[in-house]
Amino acid sequence: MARSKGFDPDRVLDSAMHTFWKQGYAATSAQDLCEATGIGRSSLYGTFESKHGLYMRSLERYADAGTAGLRDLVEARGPVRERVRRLLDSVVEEEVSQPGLGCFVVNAQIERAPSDPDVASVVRRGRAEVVDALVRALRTAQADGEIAADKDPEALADFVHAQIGALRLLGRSQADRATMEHVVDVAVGVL
Amino acid sequence: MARSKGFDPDRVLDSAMHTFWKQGYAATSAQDLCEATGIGRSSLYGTFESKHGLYMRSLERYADAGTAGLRDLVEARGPVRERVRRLLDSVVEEEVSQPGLGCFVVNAQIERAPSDPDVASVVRRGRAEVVDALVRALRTAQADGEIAADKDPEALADFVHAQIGALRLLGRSQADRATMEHVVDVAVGVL
DNA sequence: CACATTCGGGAATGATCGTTCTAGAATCAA
DNA sequence: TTGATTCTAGAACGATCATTCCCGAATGTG
Repeated sequence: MARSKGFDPDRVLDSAMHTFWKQGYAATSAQDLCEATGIGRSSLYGTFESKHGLYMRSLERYADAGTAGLRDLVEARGPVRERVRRLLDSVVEEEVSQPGLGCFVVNAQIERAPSDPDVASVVRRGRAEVVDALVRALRTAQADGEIAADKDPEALADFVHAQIGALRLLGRSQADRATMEHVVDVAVGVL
Repeated sequence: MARSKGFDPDRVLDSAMHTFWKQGYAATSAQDLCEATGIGRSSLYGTFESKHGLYMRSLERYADAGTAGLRDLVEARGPVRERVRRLLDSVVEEEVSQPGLGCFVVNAQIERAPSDPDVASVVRRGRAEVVDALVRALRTAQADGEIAADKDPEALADFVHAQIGALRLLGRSQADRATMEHVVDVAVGVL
């Protein structure tokens, strides 16, 4: 009945995501997006409603995949202490392997959350999912006597989640791997 | 010999700083700066070389004052554990009293450090000053037997500094005070 | 093949960007 | 007051912004 698209929307979304991730929202122009994705303005605006729409789609895509990955690590088997270490190690590994990128959600949180309710909502949701998974894991571990009974699982969960943010921040400014490992080592020590 | 300026450059710098701090670099226009500072384009470009120049002056001013404040808290008298708590508490207090602002340096770190060597340099310098002060304080405390001998002062310093970043991140997205206090409580517990 | 429909490159839109220019008002020393 | 100098408001600059439009090319259906 009609012509089919000459590009894969998922690939386009991936390219756009990396561009927004690296440069931020305001510093990325429609021109940049066309060059990164390889499609024209018409296709871009025809498929995604606007620059902001494309940004939100990219951000949600990234956040969904990211939180799912973190939750999997939190909900894995084994001592919770080891799971948290693997969680934080995985963040360090990602930052080291992609220097200067940081985390798209953290970047969006800084740049746009205060002025963009849609972004703030994605950030809040992602945070809640990870923290909730951590709280559940820590509660279970506490019931099993694996961590001290006098500790507050919610406080620990907030703390561990905050470490992820701290590592993302360090990664964005290309801090040494040693610095990030220091943070992980000390943080894991509290459990 | 000539006319004198009709405005106070320091006040202008303060107004510009707050605008950049809140909105970021790319999202702040020369128009915004003129409105915030109350001076015209000519005066702005005549006094500061460019938008980027004004941004750097603002950032350096903020960073100098901020790191000096943090260093003072670290180098105060009393048990190092209490000093660190006051340090982190002061960050929480600032974030709560200025919701959604976060830290200008952290914001700049995310938005511009990867693509702006000048900004990266300011960020690096600020980090080094605070971490160095922490290392010195922790080493002294360790020599006095105040903290365990098997701990690594540099690791602890990196960790404490990372907590500041984490709190700034939480502040930028207007996290609950309770969340930030959780982070502080758990973090201080490791010393 | 022929038609209906969608796609997409690139020109065009008005707005806004950072920056410079212009012209006159204001301020100093003499 | 004079004259040299520096100030500043606002117009003007070319560039670029996000977005829309045009229209020929491409494609699936009958």
